[in-house]
Amino acid sequence: MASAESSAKLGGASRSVAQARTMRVAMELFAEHGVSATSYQMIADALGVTKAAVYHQFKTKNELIIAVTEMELSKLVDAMEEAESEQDPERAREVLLASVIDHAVDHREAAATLLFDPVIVRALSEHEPFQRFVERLYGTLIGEGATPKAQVRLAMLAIAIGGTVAHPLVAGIDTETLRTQMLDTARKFVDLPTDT
Amino acid sequence: MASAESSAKLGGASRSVAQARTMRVAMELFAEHGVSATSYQMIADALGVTKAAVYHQFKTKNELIIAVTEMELSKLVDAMEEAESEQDPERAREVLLASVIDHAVDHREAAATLLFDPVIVRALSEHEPFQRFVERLYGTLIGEGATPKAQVRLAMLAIAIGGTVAHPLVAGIDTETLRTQMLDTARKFVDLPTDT
DNA sequence: GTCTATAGAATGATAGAC
DNA sequence: GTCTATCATTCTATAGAC
Repeated sequence: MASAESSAKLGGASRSVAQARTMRVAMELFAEHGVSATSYQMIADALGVTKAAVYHQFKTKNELIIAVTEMELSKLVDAMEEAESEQDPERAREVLLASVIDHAVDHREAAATLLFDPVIVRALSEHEPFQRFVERLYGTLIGEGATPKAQVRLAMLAIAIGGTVAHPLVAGIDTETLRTQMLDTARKFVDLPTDT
Repeated sequence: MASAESSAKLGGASRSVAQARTMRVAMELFAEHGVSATSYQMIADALGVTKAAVYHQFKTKNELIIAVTEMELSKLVDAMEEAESEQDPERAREVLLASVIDHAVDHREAAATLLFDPVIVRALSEHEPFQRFVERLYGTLIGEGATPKAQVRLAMLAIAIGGTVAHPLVAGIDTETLRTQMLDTARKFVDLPTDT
């Protein structure tokens, strides 16, 4: 299975059904309240079990946070590898950009949490497999010239994709319109031709 | 004083010196750890006083959060009014955009917290004066045509400005370069001429 | 894998002295 | 404006039974 392989590459262990369900519910609560405002009790309540049952699946909160982050990042692993196999760097950027936007739009709630929650941001910068993955991702999107100008553009792009999908202004906009408009606007950032 | 007037327009009360110091310290901790991960104890420790002293200044945590948010938003009030007094809407967008980016770059830590922290986001959407202000701000930036396309663009712009300044990728980039590059890239969003 | 029960620390918040 | 002291509640985490 692709996602199992992907997980392995981020250092993730294989998960039981109960664990997977816990991770999904935890991610929803993280997105709504923020990571540190989400307690084991809240997760247990949402699952309909007791705190102790959740602790049986993830021994510490940090372990749970790593698992959830890894689950979300692994959704991009396949897209990354597909892009990296392209010969033309510009084509690689194009493929990856479209995938990243697809994922962001399809998981509107999760995207902003992954990018902005202080706890997740810390985990991302301290957990080595995550660091390497994010570097690969940015490397493909930014291409060769890592000038300050390109870096600022990439930062704006990453943030704009992840944050926009959760923004109140677009809450009423349907998925397809959002996807199309974001892709078009985002292409400007990476110097790809646009429709406008 | 301009900032006192501005505060008043957002519904803010006048603050004592001790209160102002508490708000500044609180904002720093909010930015580092997130709002809900920041306790009165942490704020008291950073100030070198006891919890009770902080409670004397702000009776509840919610009151403190509102005060801090109001303090940050009020920094944009003058810029908003200056922009609104412009005859030409395009010129108004131009002036406001430059001010917003200036403020974001000058308060790198605060910007992302204001836009993304779940607790602040909730406060922003539930506290009426904040709602009205944000609507005015977006209204000036978006101009007349509030089409889905324009809305997506505006959301991406708002997010990109607020989030970029705090992004790890630009941590090593000096303020002036960041300001210049962001402004240039951001102008594309609002259909203003760019240098590129 | 789930439960009850509990330990120990930290939380938001208050009362009253100085 | 700051302090000590305290309250009820919640938190992360563990032990042991089913």
